[in-house]
Parts: sequence; C-alpha cells; structure tokens
Amino acid sequence: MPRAAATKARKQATQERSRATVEALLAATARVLVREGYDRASTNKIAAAAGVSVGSLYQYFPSKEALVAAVQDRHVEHMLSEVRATMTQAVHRPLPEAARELVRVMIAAHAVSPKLHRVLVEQIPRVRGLAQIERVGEEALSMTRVYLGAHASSLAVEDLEMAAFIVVTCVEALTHAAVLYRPALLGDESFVDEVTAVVIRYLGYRAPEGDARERT
Amino acid sequence: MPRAAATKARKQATQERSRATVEALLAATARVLVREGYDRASTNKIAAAAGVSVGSLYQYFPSKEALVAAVQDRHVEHMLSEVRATMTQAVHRPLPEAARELVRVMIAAHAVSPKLHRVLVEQIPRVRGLAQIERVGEEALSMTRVYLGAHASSLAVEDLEMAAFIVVTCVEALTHAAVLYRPALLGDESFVDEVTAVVIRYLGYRAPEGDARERT
Amino acid sequence: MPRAAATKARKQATQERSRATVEALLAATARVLVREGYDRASTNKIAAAAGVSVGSLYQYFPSKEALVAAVQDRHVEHMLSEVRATMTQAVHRPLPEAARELVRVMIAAHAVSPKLHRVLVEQIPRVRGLAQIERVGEEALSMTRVYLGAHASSLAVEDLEMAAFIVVTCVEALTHAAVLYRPALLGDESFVDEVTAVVIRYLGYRAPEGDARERT
Amino acid sequence: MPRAAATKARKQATQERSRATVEALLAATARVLVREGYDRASTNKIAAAAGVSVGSLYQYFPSKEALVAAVQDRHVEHMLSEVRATMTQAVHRPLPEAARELVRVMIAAHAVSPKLHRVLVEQIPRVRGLAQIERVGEEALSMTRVYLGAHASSLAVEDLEMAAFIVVTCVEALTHAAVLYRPALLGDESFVDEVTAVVIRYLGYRAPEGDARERT
DNA sequence: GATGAATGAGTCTTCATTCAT
DNA sequence: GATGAATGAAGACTCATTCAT
Repeated sequence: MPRAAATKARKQATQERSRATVEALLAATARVLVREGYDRASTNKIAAAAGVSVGSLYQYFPSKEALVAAVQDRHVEHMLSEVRATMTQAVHRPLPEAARELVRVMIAAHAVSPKLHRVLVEQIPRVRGLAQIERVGEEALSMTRVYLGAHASSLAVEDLEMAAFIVVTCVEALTHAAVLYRPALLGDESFVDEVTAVVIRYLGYRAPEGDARERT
Repeated sequence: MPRAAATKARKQATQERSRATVEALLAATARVLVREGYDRASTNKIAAAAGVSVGSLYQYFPSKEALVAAVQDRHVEHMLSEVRATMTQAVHRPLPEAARELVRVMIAAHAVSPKLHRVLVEQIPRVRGLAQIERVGEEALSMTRVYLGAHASSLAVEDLEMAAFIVVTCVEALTHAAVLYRPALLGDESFVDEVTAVVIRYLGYRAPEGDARERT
Repeated sequence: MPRAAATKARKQATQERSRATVEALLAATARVLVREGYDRASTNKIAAAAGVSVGSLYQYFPSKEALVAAVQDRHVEHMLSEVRATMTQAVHRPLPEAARELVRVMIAAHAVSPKLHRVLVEQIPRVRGLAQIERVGEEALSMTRVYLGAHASSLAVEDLEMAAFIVVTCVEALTHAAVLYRPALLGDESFVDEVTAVVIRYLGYRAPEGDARERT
Repeated sequence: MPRAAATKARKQATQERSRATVEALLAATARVLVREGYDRASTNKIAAAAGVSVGSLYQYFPSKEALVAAVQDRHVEHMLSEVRATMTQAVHRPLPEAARELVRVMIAAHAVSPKLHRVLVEQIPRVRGLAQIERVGEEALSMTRVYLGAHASSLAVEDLEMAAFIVVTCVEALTHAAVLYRPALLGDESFVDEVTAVVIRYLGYRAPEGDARERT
C-alpha cells in the first residue's frame, strides 16, 4: 500500500509540522512575555517571534488569552511534575526528611523558569486568576494532607486540615518570596534548614524512641 | 472682615469641591478596579462611575497610572496605620503576646478592603511593582527585627535577620491566603492560635521561670 | 457732583483695568505664541501667562481664534504704521531715493517683532489666511502704484499695475526671505543696495538731465 | 514553474494591494488637506476618504505627521523633477533665454498642484519646517549659482552669491504670488516677459556684439 | 466682572481578530 | 493550511469653552 503509506507519512509530516508550529508559538509567547511583559506582548509580535503569521497563530489558538493560558498550563505542568515525583516518595519518610523534601521540591519547582514564573505570577492573574498557578499549592496541599494523616500519631497538632494549609502556605510563601525578592537565599542551605525548621517545630514533631536524629 | 471671610469661604468652598472630586475619583477607581479589574478599568469608565467628566479626572491625575497609584498609596496607608499603632506597643510584651498581636494586626490590615487588596496585589504590580504594597511587609519586618533583637536571649534562633524574614513572610502569607482563599478562617480564633503557634515554636520560645501561660 | 465724579472715576478705573487685562492678554498671547507655537498655545496657558483666569479671557475674547486674530491685527498695524509714515513722504522723491526708502521701510517693518512675525506668518495662516499679513503688501502696493503713476514719464515700463505688483512682490519677498532665512543680511548695507538696484534697474530709471546721481 | 509563478503572482498581488492602499492614503491626504486644512484633517477622516480603515493608515505611516510628510515629499519631488529637467539644459544658453527658462520652469513647478502647494506652504511648516518645500528654491539657487559663475563676464554684478539669492527669491516670489493671488497672470505671456526682465536688467546683462536679440 | 473647576467632543493611536488570496 | 493586509472598536488623553460660585 504505497499510497496509503505515503498519505500517512504526509499526514504525520503535517502533524509534526503542526506540533512544531504550536511549539514555536508557545516558546515565542514565553519569550515575548518575559521580554516585554503581558501588556506589550501583542499577538503580532508573538507570531513574528515564532516565525509564523498571525493567521497561523489563530489557526492553533482561538485567542490571545488561550495562548497565554496554554503557556501557563505548561509552566504549571512543569512545576507539578517536579512536585509529584518527589512527594509521592516522601510519604513513607519520617517528618524531618519529608519536610526537607517538601521544601526542596518547592524551591526546585519555583526555579523552573524563574523569569517566566514571575511574569506569570505578577501579570497574568488578570487572564485566569491565580487558579492555575495555585494548582501547585493545591497539589502540595493534598499530598501534605495525606502525609499528615498517615503520621498523625507522631505529631502535636489536632486539626490536620488546618495544619496542612499552614505548612504548605508557609513553605510556598517562603519559597516564593525567596525566588522573587531574595534570590540569594536559594543557594543557601541554611535557608532550607530554617524553612524545614518552621515545619517541624510547628508540627511538634517528636522523634520516635530510638531515633536519635533531630530536634532542630 | 467680610471680604476676607468671603474670599476664604469661596476658597474653602472651591477647595472642598476639588477635594470632593478627588475623593469621588479615588472611590470610583477602587470600585471599578474591584468590579472590572485593571485592564478593563478605563479612565472614561472611572470618570463616569465618579459622576465626573474625563476632563476632571485629568485635571487631578496626569494618567490612569497615577490615579491607580494614588488608590494604592491610600490603601497601603490605611494598612500601615493599622500595623504601626499596634506594633509599637507590642515591643515590650513577651513573645506569646507579641506574636499574637502581630498575627492579629496582619489580619486586621488585610481585612481593610479585602477585595481591593486582592486587585491591588494581583494586578497592579505592572504599575509600580509591588513596592508600595510591600511597604506593609517591610514595616512589619523592621519592627519584628527590632523585637527579635531585644528578646534574643529568650529565643532559640541564631540568624535574627533571617528569622525576622521567615516570621513576617509566614504570617503575611497565612493572613493573605486566609483573606483571599479561606475567608471563613478570619473569624476563627483557632486560626489565630495556629498562626501564633507557628511563630512561637519556630522561634523556640521558652516561657521564663514562673510564667505559667502558654500551651507550647 | 462728588458722586458722579466718583462713579466716573470708578468707571475709568474699571475701563483702565479692562484695558490692562486686554493688554496683558495680548502680550501674553504673543509671548506664548513665540515660546510654544500655535498648536501648544492653549487658552489656559495664555490666561495663566497673563495672570488672569480663563474665564476673564473669554470675557474679552470670544474664542482663541479671536484672540490670536487681535494679536495679528495689532502686529500688522505696527508694521503698517512704519510703512505709511515713510512712504507718504517718499512720493515726492526721485526714484533712487524713493526705492531705497521702500526697501528700508520694508526691512524695518519686518523687523518689528521678528519672532512673532515668523510665528504669525508660518503658523497662523490657518486661522485667517494670510489676508491680514498681506495688508502690508497691499498698502505698499497701493502707494507704489501712486508713485509710479506720478513718475511714469521717467520710467521704462508700460503696464504700471504689473510693474507695481512686481516691484512690491520682489521687495517684500527679499525682505521676508532675509528676515526668515538670512538674518545676517539685515544689517548689511550692500543688501539694501542690491534690492534697491533690482527696483531701479527693472523700472528702467534714467536720471533726469543734470542729475549726476546714480546708475547703480 | 507553476509554483514559483503562483508565489510570485501572489506576492505581486499583495504588493500591489499594499501599494494601492498607500497610494489611496496619499491621495486622500492631499485631498483632505486641501479641503479641510491641516488642523481639521484627522487621521480618521483621511482613512475614510481613502476608503481604508485607520488601522491600515497606521500600518503604513507611523503617525499623522509622517503621512503629511510623505505627501509633502512627493509634492516636492514632482516640483523638483520639473525644475531639474529644464535647468540642466539652460546652463549653456545666453542669459535672456536661460532667464526665461528659469521663469517658465518656476511657474510650471508651482502649477503642479497649486491648491495642495498652498496648503503645504502655508500650513505645514509646523510639521517639518519649510525645509522640504525650500528644496525647490535651493535647487534653483544652486543651479543659478552655477550659471552666474559660468557667465560672470557678461554680467554687471559683483557678489554672485547674493545675486543668485536675489534672482531666485524674486522669481520664486513672483511665481508664488501669481499662483496664489493673481492666477490670471499665469497664462499671460507678458508676465513671463516682465519677470524675465527683472532678472536680466538686475544682472546688468549686455548682449554680446552682433547679438540683436533682446529689448533692454 | 472674576474665578477656575468642570465639561465632553474629538484626537491620535493600538491591537486582537478576520478573511481574501 | 498559510499568509499578512485590513479592520474597527476601544483606549488614553487634550483643550476650547462654559458656568456655578
């Protein structure tokens, strides 16, 4: 079936080309967003930066908003994949290690594309609210909830739901603040120590008998 | 001196009229900002909402940005007046009380005009950066720094600068998050307890001998 | 009649005050026109420059146009008074002297307020056409016509109407061009010589018998 | 090569469409300028007059000024093409003929689009100064300078620079004045005679021996 | 008459989106 | 599907003019 093969090959080629165009558009959008900010990022500029015509842009995205949303989703997905991978493993670790993992992964997640992240956080809320970006926090929240439920006996907090909210909010905020306003802290291991300490101490963790580690 | 009186009266009348216009514009801006968001808040809409002509708007504010900035300044000033009043008194209290004060005042500050606050925080960065809004955090930070310096001996942290950053960021974030996403928590006294606990435990506070207060 | 006197005095005082206001407005308009150009000369600016309120401006002039027109008229009147004074005397002089007078007075007329003149010539035509400014030329034209009529016998031109048009247009243009583009020429006596020569030679003037002066 | 042909054809079609739009805009601008004057010629009006949207106007011209400037350039170019063609040939002719050529070409140049010329001269200085319009005079001036240099021996003037300035200014002014205020003169051959006479007599031209032409 | 705050029509300009080719 | 010229609604801002005080 050479014909069918040819057709298929062509279709694939076409699909690949489409994917490449979409890819170029997303990348260009991120670039323009970082370079110019949301207000000055016009669809024409983005199309030009992607080496594509405006018409093509609208072939793949029904509106500027949709385009930016796609960039945002993608960024969040990147961050989430960081978070998920690490946290599913942390469930079985003792609190000190798990907390440290949480802190580390939050920092890592925020470090994915700091500049894009900043634009997305500072300027895009208008487009869809912070809902998407907050999915990272939600994800962390739900995994933390699970963790606390499983380790409740060794913790000194009563309202686990609230405890989870507090832990995640603090870690997220500290990470976020560090990324945006104290970038120097990001490489500072003592910063990780301190944030971890916030969590451990708040949760009133007591090392189980025979576990000599910890009390800071 | 009827003449002088008349003159002054007229001037006052005039000044009051101007002030009323400015007032109406600021209020309308806040309202429109909340209702429509920054992008859709056009100067014409704002003027209309203020019951004033565009011309008048531009008589008092050289640009849309300037108008929004004025609203922002004013909002921050409101928040700051809350913060300052309480915190200057807290310096001489023991940590549990001082921490509780800090938490309460941050909640109070964020509750000034929550919806406006949200818009201002989420959408206005483009206008002037977060600099103004952050003044609240800065203020709290500097007062916290002072407090920690004065009470260092009864605390278990070493880097006071970092400790202050962490404490303020956490309290700010928790307050902020509560205002924006868990409004129910704001009336919940146990929320205050928990946030206070984050601070006290993180700072490793030990009640002085014979002080029976406090649950940690 | 002290009362009447008083009333009249007041009226005069008032009239004088009005005149002073009008004067201040005209002067301010000229100043602002020179400083800012027609487009940027707003009525508010002019009123401010005159130390008067916009309202008062409109008390005396029904529109911006009217105000500018008044300035223009006044400027033209200044120029015309220069022209008339000199030219009425020149009618009885022989051509070489009369021509020189014409040239001199045109230069003098254009030198009245060169900067204002420039603005008036370059930017104001929109307001009323060049009609007013051209009155200077018209005046010169009519006096020249008279002169040529009286001295026709000693001249080598036939169509006196056309000759007058040509003479005045040339002198006006040369003066004008010198004022606007070759200011250095204005003090240059040889420039006067040359312009005078244009006139004399064109008119084919022959010195009457026994008159030894001239042939340049 | 049907593909290449198609591509090229499309490109051409597109280019032609653009060119047509630009052309329509320039023509409309000239029309509106003549009909309404610079101040009342808004970009929206011009676009409408061109049967094009404002957006298209701004696609090709970054501002109203740029658009008017383009019209001006074009007009000047038309005038210049008249001037250059004729004057390069006149250099080798004796003065009477050359002067007549100069006069004729200046009249022709000013007659290109008299109404547009008037608006351009009277109202546009604000846009770019008279620099562009004056290029016509400059061109004539420089060619006249050359001519006078080449024929100095048969002329009775000393300062060739000044003589050129005077000749060109007079011819320009007379032409200009005729176009604007005495249109009837334009068809009148005796007007050409007179203007030519101004030049010839001023320059003190003496016909070479055996040359019987000329009336001065 | 004076004042200057208020007015609002109208200007230039941008940019997301459409559509003929 | 791609192209990019064309569209036009909408926005920020100005300024001659009015009018309540």
